[in-house]
Amino acid sequence: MNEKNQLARPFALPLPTIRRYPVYLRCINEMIAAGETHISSAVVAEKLGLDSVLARKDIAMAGVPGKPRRGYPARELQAAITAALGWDNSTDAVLVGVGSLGNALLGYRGFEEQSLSIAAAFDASPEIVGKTIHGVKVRPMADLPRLVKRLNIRLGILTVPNDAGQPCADKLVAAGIRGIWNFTSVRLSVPDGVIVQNVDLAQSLAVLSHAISAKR
Amino acid sequence: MNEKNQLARPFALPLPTIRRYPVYLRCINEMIAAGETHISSAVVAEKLGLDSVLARKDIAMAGVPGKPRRGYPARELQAAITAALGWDNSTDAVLVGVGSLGNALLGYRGFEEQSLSIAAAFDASPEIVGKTIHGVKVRPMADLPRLVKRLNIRLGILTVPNDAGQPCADKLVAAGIRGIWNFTSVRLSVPDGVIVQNVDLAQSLAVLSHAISAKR
DNA sequence: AAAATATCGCTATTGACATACCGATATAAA
DNA sequence: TTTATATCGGTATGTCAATAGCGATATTTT
Repeated sequence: MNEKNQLARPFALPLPTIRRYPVYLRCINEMIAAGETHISSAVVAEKLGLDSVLARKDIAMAGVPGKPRRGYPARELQAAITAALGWDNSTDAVLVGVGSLGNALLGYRGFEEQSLSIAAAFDASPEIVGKTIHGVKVRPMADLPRLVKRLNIRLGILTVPNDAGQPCADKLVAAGIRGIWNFTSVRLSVPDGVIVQNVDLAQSLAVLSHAISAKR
Repeated sequence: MNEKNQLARPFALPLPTIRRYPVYLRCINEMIAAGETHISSAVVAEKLGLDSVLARKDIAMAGVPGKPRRGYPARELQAAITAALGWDNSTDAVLVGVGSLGNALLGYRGFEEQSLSIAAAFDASPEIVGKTIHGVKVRPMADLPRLVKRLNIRLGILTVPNDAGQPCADKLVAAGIRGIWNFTSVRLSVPDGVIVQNVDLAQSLAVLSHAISAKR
């Protein structure tokens, strides 16, 4: 029908669309659980409080053809979005830095939904190394390169103090990591080909506290 | 998503600028600690790996006049950015949902830098209510309205399971909260005037896992 | 079978932010 | 004193995503 879409598919997904995909996916899962066989973009938009055109465009980018008056086939759409997110097969990750935040992430149920499992945890402190936190044994940093290579792990979760951020990132990169989920406040410098996704609580809080303090 | 409307009143600070302010602030603090009395936007940009023009524009928006060849007066700039973020006087917050994530946030040292202190914590589970976590006593949900009003608290931290997200948000709003730091995956619907800032781990992870799985 | 309607899919416009460019000015050097 | 230079401040351009509008099409209804 339309060869343009086919050709442009693999990397044509805008970043904001990818960010919204988990939200759509959750909604679609709920609708399937409720017995729906077809998903209308308008209904999804309504449920999520999004603009109907935006939802339609995002969903259309998944590549599944929809039918007017029926919507998109539910299962196929679910599979396509799951695949686009890379959540269709399990991803192993290592976690570096078992402080309060690292501890919480180790205990966080909910990553399974995204097919993410933390295969190993590392810490520099001898007091923590050797302990088992939420079923994961904490190993010394020296073991990191070997383990990452042996298990062919591509994702690293960085939950160390700020001053250890860059050095630990370097170690992860050297071990062959492809993506870093960065929970520190430092801006990491990594070589091309390594992807960093920042979760900076300070940045997020900044917007809130500015808005709250500005309006009074 | 539509917080632009709220902030358009006294200071028209762009949202991305506000998000970058904590990063600048950290850098400025370090430079002051190193003995600098004047801050050059070019130096800040260099240190942070940002575009020099971007840093200059962001810093200029703080409202402190700088001098050519010298830079911006360090202390004044520090004070201005701190004030713009609303971090100049202490903000009290309540935390709702003492699960693994809520637990971690209660124990997280580092909010003091942003003048945020968690004044009270609430949970629906009778098993948790009454316990003291990291020095904060966990109270029943029924106490929320009274306490929020009495302490005049404006910020709520939402770390409950997804299905409890909207109901708890409603309770916070009813109690008079002005801003919600939303760690759930649900998109909250709140009345105008209440600001929601989402920290959705699933969204963040989506970008990473998509990128990692796409390139191979 | 024909009309009505809901939904998809495409293109154009808008708007916000980042980037680039250029002039102004204060400090330092000659 | 004069010249050079680094830095600030404003204006203009480009880019990307959100929004709006319109035509196409399949399903339902009469």
